[in-house]
Amino acid sequence: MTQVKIAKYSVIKQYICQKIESGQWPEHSKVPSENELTEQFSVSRMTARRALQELTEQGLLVRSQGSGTFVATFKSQSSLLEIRNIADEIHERGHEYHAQQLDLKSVEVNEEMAILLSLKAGDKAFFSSVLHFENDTPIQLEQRFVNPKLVAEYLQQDFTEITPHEYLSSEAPLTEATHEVEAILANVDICNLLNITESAPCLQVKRRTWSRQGVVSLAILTSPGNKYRLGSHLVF
Amino acid sequence: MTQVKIAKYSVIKQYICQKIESGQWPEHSKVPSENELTEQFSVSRMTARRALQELTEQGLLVRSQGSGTFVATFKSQSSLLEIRNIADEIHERGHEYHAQQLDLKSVEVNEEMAILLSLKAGDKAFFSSVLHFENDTPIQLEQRFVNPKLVAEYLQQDFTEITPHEYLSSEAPLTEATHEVEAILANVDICNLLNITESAPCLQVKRRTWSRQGVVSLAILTSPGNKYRLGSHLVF
DNA sequence: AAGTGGTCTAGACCACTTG
DNA sequence: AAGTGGTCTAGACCACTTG
Repeated sequence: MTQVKIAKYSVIKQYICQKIESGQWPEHSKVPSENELTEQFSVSRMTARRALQELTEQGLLVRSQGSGTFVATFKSQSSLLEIRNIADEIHERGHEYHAQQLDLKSVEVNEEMAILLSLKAGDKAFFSSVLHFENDTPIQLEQRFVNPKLVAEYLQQDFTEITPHEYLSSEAPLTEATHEVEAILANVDICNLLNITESAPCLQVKRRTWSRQGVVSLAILTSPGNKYRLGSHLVF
Repeated sequence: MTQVKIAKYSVIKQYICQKIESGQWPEHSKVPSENELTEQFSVSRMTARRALQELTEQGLLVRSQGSGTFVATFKSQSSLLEIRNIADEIHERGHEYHAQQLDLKSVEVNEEMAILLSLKAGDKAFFSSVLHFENDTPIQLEQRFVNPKLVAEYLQQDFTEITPHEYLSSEAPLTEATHEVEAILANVDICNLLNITESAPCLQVKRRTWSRQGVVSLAILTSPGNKYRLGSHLVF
């Protein structure tokens, strides 16, 4: 049996993630200092520091010279610059992911949708509706129209096992995407799904994706404004 | 005159950035190894390593154990989500632009703001509040905290004549920025300024900007959700 | 075999915040 | 004054890729 070597800083990161995830270390609570971790895990300060530093970069912790390191306020964040698999993002935050498949069918596209998907009005497209959960909290409703010419077996998938993004990436690799980001009030049905009141603002991303062969899908991603945000880091 | 201490790893980062930017080190070219930088800059390997590591996280470099560190391929990443001058955007839509300057003063920064601007709590920072109009409709409230060490004459400007972004671009050219995008409900004062009801969702962008010398400003941009959206076009 | 990056140690000095 | 995080050193052993 092969023994996989786990880096020490990684063990410490997992320890801290687990404490935060389980709620033992709530938001704003102080986490052990570099010196305390050094002693507790019998590592050098540089190693303890690396664990704290990486979690800070990931947004789980906030550090302040002289006063200490604290658990950050929890808000899910995803990037505007790359298209990530939401399940991966959630796992990276040290949280549980699961999905609920609300719908998966063939629909006739209206004129607008036809244009967006490069189809003719009245053509069939595939449609999926999936609700993504972070630790049992609904975090994003994904409604997606898919070009059936490029992804013929879309309806045969189980999107509680694999995310639509993951599946599409394997079938029709992403070459291009556009985003439109808006703040909206969602309708009653969506609010109920997301477990928010009707007056709660939502962040809505409309994303069109292309692969070499053409338009693959149009996704409408709706998230509660108080639980989700988008981020980007640009270097010029 | 106070001498600002520049960290050694930061000097090395700037050196590498400059080489890439100027085209002396093109895409895929090999950059100096940790050991070479160690010698060249008379630092320990850990310090040279930190410079390479951070640039790798920023996506400028790619590392491969055993073979070396290389200049990454630029996806259109910098041009994807570029930072535009709102006055230009509005003019390009064929509309009239004007601005109202609501506030322009020096403020004491609290702890959070101090961290974000690389200042000490209690230090002074400059603050501006400007309301941007598109054809007499308020389209964005810009509240901005500015590092006074880098932009000494900020308070002497007239932001109905030049946007803060335009002015800062000329004084401290942009090298880096981060964004956080959220859907929020704004407070009464902001709703009144934006001429919307209190239940109207707003798109809020928090943008931190850097120039070579460090953090330049933190801008909080709030726009009515029904009148403003963000877009991006990614090519992979 | 020589060079690369990945991890790690046991120290050090510093600036900063807190009691 | 004691504790915190920020930077830095001069070593070490390792896994990996290359000539």
